[in-house]
Amino acid sequence: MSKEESNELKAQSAGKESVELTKGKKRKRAGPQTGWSEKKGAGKLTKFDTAGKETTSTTPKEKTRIDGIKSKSDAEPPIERPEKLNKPKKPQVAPQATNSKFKPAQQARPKNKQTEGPRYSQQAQNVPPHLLKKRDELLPVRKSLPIWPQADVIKAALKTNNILVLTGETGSGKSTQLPQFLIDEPWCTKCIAITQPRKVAAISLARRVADEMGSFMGSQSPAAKVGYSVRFDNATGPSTKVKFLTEGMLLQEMLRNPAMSQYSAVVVDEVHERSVNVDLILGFLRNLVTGQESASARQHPLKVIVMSATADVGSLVKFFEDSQPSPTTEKPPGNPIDESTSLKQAEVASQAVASRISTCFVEGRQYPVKTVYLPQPTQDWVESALKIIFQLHYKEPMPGDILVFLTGQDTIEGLEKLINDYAEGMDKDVPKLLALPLFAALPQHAQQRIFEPAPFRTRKVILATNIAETSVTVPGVRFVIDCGKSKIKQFRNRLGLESLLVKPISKSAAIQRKGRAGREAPGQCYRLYTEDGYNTMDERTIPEILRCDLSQAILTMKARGVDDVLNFPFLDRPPREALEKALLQLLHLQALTETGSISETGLKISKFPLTPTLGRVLVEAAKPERDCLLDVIDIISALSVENVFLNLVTEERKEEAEEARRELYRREGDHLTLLVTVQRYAAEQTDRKIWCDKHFVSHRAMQTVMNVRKQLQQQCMQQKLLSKDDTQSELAPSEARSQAILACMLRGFISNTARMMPDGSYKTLMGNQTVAIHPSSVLFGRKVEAIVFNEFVFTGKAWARGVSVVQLDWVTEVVKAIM
DNA sequence: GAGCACTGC
Repeated sequence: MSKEESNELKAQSAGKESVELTKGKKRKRAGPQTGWSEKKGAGKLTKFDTAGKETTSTTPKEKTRIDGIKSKSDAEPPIERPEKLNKPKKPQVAPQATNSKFKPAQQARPKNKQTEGPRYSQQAQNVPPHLLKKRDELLPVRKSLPIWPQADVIKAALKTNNILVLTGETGSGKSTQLPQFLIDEPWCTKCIAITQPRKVAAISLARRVADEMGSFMGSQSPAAKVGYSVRFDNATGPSTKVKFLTEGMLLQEMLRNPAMSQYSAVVVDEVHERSVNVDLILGFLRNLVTGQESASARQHPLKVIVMSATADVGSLVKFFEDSQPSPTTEKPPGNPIDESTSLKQAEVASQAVASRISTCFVEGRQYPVKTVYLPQPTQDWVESALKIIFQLHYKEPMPGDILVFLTGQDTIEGLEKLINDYAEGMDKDVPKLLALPLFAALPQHAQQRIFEPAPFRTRKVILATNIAETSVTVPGVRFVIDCGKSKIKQFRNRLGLESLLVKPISKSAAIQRKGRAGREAPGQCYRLYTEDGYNTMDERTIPEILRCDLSQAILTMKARGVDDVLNFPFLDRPPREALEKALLQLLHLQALTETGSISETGLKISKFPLTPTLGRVLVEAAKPERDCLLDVIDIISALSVENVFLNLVTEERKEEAEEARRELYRREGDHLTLLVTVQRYAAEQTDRKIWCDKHFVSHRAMQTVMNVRKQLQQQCMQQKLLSKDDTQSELAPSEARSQAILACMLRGFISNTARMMPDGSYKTLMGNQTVAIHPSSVLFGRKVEAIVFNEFVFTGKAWARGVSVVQLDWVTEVVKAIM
């Protein structure tokens, strides 16, 4: 085993997160061998550092070209911006800054400030020595990060401007260092929020920053300065100054506290991944900083830092700039706008003028990766991948694992089998090959295998979906094989149907995949397409907001007081048709009134971590005439996890499972079946794991179900839909109650209903689409009058999943009522 | 008698 390998292993076993998280890097850059990688979380940076030290000869000349802050206006660098344009300043020393650290430092900036230790060192009075020791050990690592020398420039920029767009390639250290740069700034009297697209990233970053600051984490101590907040896990305390949180969490907070008065700064990280949530957050923040929304009585204006790995700074800057007076056309005070507006608006305007935008670029660290294209395009990339795997295996010295990007479980399992077959015929003196599948549906313990060391003289071949593009970092990879395709979910407005299609990836995704080969050493990337093929790819992956059902996003906007959603500041504006479709759906759900404003019901729905349809079902179940809320919570909890029932492979096991689950199945359909399953699981007092094994139910899924259930019950109590006196029934529901439950489902899923045609097929009531009951349903093959279903998916054929029997006259009744 | 990329509240 090489030094690097053993370091990697040490890091893996020492780090608490065995899955290393990275940022998605979608970058517009077709240039020569560059890629991006970033170490995050405890263990990873250490590993990088160790590896770097021990392999300095092989490390490429540190690419530390760093562009400093660039002001939008060359003639007027941000640092020299006249103070008068800013909001009236509070005294330089913040109220709680009784500590000496605040005093002179902000005024006079010594030239070589970055060589000093962190200023918060004086604060560490009640901190145990081991934390301080760790902090001091980590300081040199921090100082070696490309972003470190930029600290003063960044601080100066944010002193003058309220918005900073920071593009940092991976490995620059931006996610960990930026909050530490800002924490002692005079304007930073409250907390700094840093958003992440994934939970694991939020948690591991928080751990890392706590270590670097010599602080406790979250709830460990009331003195903890660093914390995180993700669903089901809130680790923040009264002194938390740096808080990592998932995008969804920040969005929830934005609904509860629209002015964001608990924060001095919001850092939006990984913006290039462009989740729907990020798009909403950016829109809300833009409204907030430009004073279009209620201008709050803040001490200091909210600082917004947008961080991205992409090069398209331009669109981000333009996004924030558009609403602001441009620097060149700035009007002197007393201009017509100011005169005709109220005093408050004038204040807002002056704040807007001050909210100019700084930009900053920090280069990352990455080893070079050689790209090899196919000379001719191919249809059969499984075959091509197989050939290249064995070529590499014979030709390239060990160590060096191979990562193959494929589209899904089926192709992965197919290639896995082929590799194993061919590997059997290899010469005895050739090292062995170990094929390891990696996709999200794989059980956790099977996923863990990619982190385990390969046996002696064995090369790992990891066959992965795009889970390995951003969410999981596979150690030891020197070779990447990229099929150039991925499955993409697309929402079709006209049909209200989503489909999962195999499509070519974008250039930025291809670059991202390639970068996976250059994280630990120089690498190679084999693209199973031609160079022309690459050139015809889209530059960027289409943002999620342009290809998903918008009803939840729009309800969130309405709940935050955005009345005119058609004119919401979208980074990418969805087509009008998609917006209108979503508005109509919300109207059908009675989440909106006829005039388009949010209703009482809509407000309730928006507070639940559910789609509007499921939220509507929940609200319906709380009505006295329905009176089945606890049952419906159980069902919805089960619907919000992937698969409660294990997917069996062999015929034999399938039959075994059918038999074992028979006592759970209900003839009314999948919803009542799920209810019984949750009830039985919850009632199991001895060993739930054994119960799951016995019934071929996923224990992991059921644990999540129980978490969701608890959360929904709590939220229902907060919203007064449920009282403490309501008791959970442990008995399967009566006939009458079953009917009530299905009536509630129907209220939310009225557009997902179908009736049987004379030929035995099903057609939807709204849209007249043919659908078939999915084979995973307990109703598969049954012929009933009418059905209600949760999902309408197209995979070769239109399928209804999550299906229950309903009476046709109920359906027509509800349809009539809302149309 | 079919199949399901990936997040997240």
